[in-house]
Amino acid sequence: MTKPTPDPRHTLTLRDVSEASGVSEMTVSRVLRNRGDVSAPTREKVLEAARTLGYVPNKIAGALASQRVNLVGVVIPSLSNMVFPEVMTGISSVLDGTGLQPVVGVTNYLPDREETVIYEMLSWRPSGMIIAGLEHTDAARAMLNRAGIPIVEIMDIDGDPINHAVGISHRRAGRQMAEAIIAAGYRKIAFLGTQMPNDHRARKRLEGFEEALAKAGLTLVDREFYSGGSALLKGREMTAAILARNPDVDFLYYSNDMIGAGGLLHCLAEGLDVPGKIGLAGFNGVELLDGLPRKLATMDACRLEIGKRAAEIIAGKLIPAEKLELFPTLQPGDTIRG
Amino acid sequence: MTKPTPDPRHTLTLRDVSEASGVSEMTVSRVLRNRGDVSAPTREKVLEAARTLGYVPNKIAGALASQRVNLVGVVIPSLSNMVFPEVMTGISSVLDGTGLQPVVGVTNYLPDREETVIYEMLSWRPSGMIIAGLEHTDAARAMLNRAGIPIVEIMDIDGDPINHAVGISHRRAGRQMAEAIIAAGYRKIAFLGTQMPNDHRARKRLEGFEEALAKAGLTLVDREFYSGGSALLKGREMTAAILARNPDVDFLYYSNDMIGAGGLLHCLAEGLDVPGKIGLAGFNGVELLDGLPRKLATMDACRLEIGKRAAEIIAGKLIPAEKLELFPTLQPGDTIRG
DNA sequence: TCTGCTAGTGTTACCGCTAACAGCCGCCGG
DNA sequence: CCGGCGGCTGTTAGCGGTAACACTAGCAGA
Repeated sequence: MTKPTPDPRHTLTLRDVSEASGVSEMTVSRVLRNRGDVSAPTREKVLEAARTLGYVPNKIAGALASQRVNLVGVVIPSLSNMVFPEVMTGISSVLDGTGLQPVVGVTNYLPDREETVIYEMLSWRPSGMIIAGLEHTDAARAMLNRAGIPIVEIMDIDGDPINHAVGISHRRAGRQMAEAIIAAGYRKIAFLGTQMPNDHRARKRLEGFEEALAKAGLTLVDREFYSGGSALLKGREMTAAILARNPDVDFLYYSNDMIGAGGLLHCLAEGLDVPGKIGLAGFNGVELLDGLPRKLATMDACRLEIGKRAAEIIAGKLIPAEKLELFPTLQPGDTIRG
Repeated sequence: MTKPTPDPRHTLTLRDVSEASGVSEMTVSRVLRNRGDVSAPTREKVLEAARTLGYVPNKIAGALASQRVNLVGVVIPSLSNMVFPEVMTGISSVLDGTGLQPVVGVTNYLPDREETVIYEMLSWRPSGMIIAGLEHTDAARAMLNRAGIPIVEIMDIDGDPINHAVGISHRRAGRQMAEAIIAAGYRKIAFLGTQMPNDHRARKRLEGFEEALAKAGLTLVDREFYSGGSALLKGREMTAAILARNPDVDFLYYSNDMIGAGGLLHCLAEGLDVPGKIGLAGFNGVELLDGLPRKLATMDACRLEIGKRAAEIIAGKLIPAEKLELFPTLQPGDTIRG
């Protein structure tokens, strides 16, 4: 069967089911939606007819008529990140019981693309939108404002939400990590991260980090950025580069766990004394770390719970506060001396 | 701003733009869709009005009227797999130029859930569907058959497609890997994989693998399965378990790269002679492998190209053959002796 | 001058479904 | 015996757009 179905009949509509079962379209509609009173025998007849015909309702028409759409737009920067899939899991787990369905859009960290994705989604008149981050184009903010649906911005709460925000303070997260590092006695600290001007959360973490360093009279002794390629590999390479330039550096702070893991592998391969002579830390708390020879220090980003809470707000299960702050826990692992 | 927009006006429609710009709704529609002849001044007026009002078209109404929907349903088992995001990248890269938009649905490897997801998607009358795998419930197959749209089943071609299939032969992939392993002189071979009865592709690989072993008069000396948890960690644990049970095993074939990477880390930590005394191989060709201390042997699953070809078929850019087979390349890495 | 054509615009009739309301029937209490 | 009510079903009028066609003016060619 190579052709797109040599279908004899036209596409099925309520009318077809109605004729096949001998009742009005309205009654069929009621049966299929489980709404209103329909007698048991009629219900059976209709379901039988729908089943044998293989009728699939047309939600487009349904949505237009009822002015109700069971879709929730979810706008995220990337899928290859391991962090957003987990947010999605949280969202789905809550939405599953509600009849609402998530629809994902990916922006690749591009503001213009985000604007387009939001526009496209809004044009389907979803019941709500969940969007990563608080930074959007003016046009996007305007559209979201006008949409008249609940908007939940997730992951970050350092800024002004359009509607509601659920997330952690990345600035605070960076600060906390810096404080822990300083408390452990490290002094020559370097930063390794992504070259992404639009990854505002990574940026805010670094800002918070440097802020705390400054308060202790320290500054970063070096920094290194990358973009593209295997994060694990880049982590190794960047670490090698930093260590070559600064043999006396005693701590490496990575903007995410993946490059941190690469760095850790490099240090172990070089036989460096971790965490004695050199400490390392990442960010996110990804599951992958559990499998490494040594546990990288990290900070859990509350991804699952962020997804759940956001979905609960959309589903009306949560009293919506403007900002819902979650608090990540620092996991010292084996790469900060205790 | 905590309330879902205390909007003064009702939701905007074409009529609003039409009144604001002094032309008919039809002309506004033409301008906004860039269809038909509209004079430059009129076009300007309309665009200006739409922009200042902040009008977002209602695709639901548009789709109903035009009987055209620019959506392509993509049904995949999981997002946390690293393999499907790459397929998505391929799909998006092709669809981006066409006005078509992918909508993702996730099944978690559950056939019933897949059926539901397909039903939901079809009820939005998409222009095409891309679905991972060839195994579906009868009801799902029936619905897809009736839908009258192009259906592309991806990843796998060992079976009967509904419409079109784009993918690799996992059975052949398993066979090839076995042949390479045997050719390299390994004889005591064990398998480590996921406990997922519905991961048909992993199953087929194993079948092909054992088939080739049998042809050489060999059988698996041991096997180990897992489910859930950090794949990397599970890989370590399972590898430790197998090696404890069978100290003389000389090759470990993993059903995916992630557990393979865990196994590799374990072997290296134990100081085993890889690939001299023991060889390892995974499957997928994930980017992560580039960052490991040693390169795991693997087989690229052509994910990006599968996504592209599938999207091309949907977009009508590719003459649709029933089966489009792609051929993965074996990447021996450093874990099979050469 | 008239016809024919084209560019630009408006009119009409839906698309497939559902909200809202209008029947109809049988049964109850007064 | 009647009004009223609840259970069930049908009818009507859209939802907000677009296809298809109708119309108008302006201009070229006969």
